[in-house]
Amino acid sequence: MIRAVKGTRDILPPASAVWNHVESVARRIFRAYNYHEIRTPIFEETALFTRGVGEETDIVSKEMYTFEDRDGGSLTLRPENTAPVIRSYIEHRMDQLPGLQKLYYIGPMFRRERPQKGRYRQFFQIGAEAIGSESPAVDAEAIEMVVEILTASGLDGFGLLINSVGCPECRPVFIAALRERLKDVASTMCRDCQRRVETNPLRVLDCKVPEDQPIIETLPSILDYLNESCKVHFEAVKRYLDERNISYTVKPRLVRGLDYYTRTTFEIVHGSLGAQNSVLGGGRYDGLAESLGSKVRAPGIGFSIGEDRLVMTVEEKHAAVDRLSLFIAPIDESKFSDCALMAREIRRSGTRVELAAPGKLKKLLEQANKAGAVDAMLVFDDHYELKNMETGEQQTLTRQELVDKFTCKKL
RNA sequence: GUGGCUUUAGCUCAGUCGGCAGAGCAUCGGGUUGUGGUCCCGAGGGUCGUGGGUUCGAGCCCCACAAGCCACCCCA
Repeated sequence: MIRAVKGTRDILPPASAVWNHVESVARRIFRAYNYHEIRTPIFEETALFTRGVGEETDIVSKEMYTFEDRDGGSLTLRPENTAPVIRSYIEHRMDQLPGLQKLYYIGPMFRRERPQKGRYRQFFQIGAEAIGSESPAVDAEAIEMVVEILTASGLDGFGLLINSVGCPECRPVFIAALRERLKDVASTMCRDCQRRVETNPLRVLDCKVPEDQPIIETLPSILDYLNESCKVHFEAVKRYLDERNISYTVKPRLVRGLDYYTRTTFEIVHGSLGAQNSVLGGGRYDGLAESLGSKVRAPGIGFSIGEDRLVMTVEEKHAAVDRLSLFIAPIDESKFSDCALMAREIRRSGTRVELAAPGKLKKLLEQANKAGAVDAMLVFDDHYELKNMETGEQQTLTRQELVDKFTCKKL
């Protein structure tokens, strides 16, 4: 038996309807905020990610699906989509287009991690990037938009966390100060933290080991090390959010796993998700284009929603709303072609219709019942009857009456 | 990459002391003329995760592996 490979899964009905719901809500809101869809390839040159996401990150160093192409080149299934979007922006000289480029995408990403709740090797992201401005106003709008998307999808009880991670000018100063301080206390911390001091000192701030928390409290905060322009920028983002009545928590210890982030970073968490409680992550990446070798700057801010996790939390609320409206039951074989014509006419108006093969009345009603039909049209050799499957009520109608009844429904 | 738990019909799960593979639900068929859901009868569906080992005999005991779930790690 061949099965879906580890960490991948089939999305079957009725769950697929929830996915469609979430995606159509997102598209509607993207449109309202004047974002346009971009579709980039599923695989890219490996160098795009090693240079964009960062050689030392977990994603690049141990989670990528990288393979050799037949001509010897190295290709990688995209583990995230910000670097590809920026690649596309540069390649197509979108900096020459007027104004901000506001782009969104929906699609699968690939990371070879050990699967668990809310974590898959092929997972889906709904994301957006606003490229071409450093203005904190763009940050605020992006954050507002994502809150709108999550709320409209049916998510409630989530928390918005924000932070600023500074820029290439002030962050190294902070990291140096952090390292300095950690030299003294690291020996008293957990094994992972001792390792992080070398590999990625910022991650120490994110450690969840209870015994380490008192020490972490005493470590320096990035917010005290922001230079003047980063500080002004962060203050503006917070003020704009306040003015829009968007509540958030400043979490100075919020760090991100991708190297390209600068200044604003944010995350949305939800309690029902288990250990993988983050439903969205995002931030600003003013230097990403240059690190990909671009001569033109492309400062931007973006986010991506973990669609699998979002669907998981809203799944119960959206059960089977789109029922089968009409089940057409040809009881007399000679009326089948007439049934087919009626079915097509009604279907053209957008009504959900099932046309059964000719059969015995009892069998057909059983099928209609199992299909969850609202109404069943019984087609006899000389007349038509419409049966309400809930109440059992039945009335004789003409052909025209039936067609009218079901075609005006969804015009 | 590390750890814990789990794996028997499509689904949920029983299976005693090692002795013929089971139930409920679901599916399909029947209960005679044109009426579904409830009810009654019947049928199909299994390499007991895979591969070894112990034994006269293994779903059950032992070993290895795989997959699933959860947690670490990390992230969305």
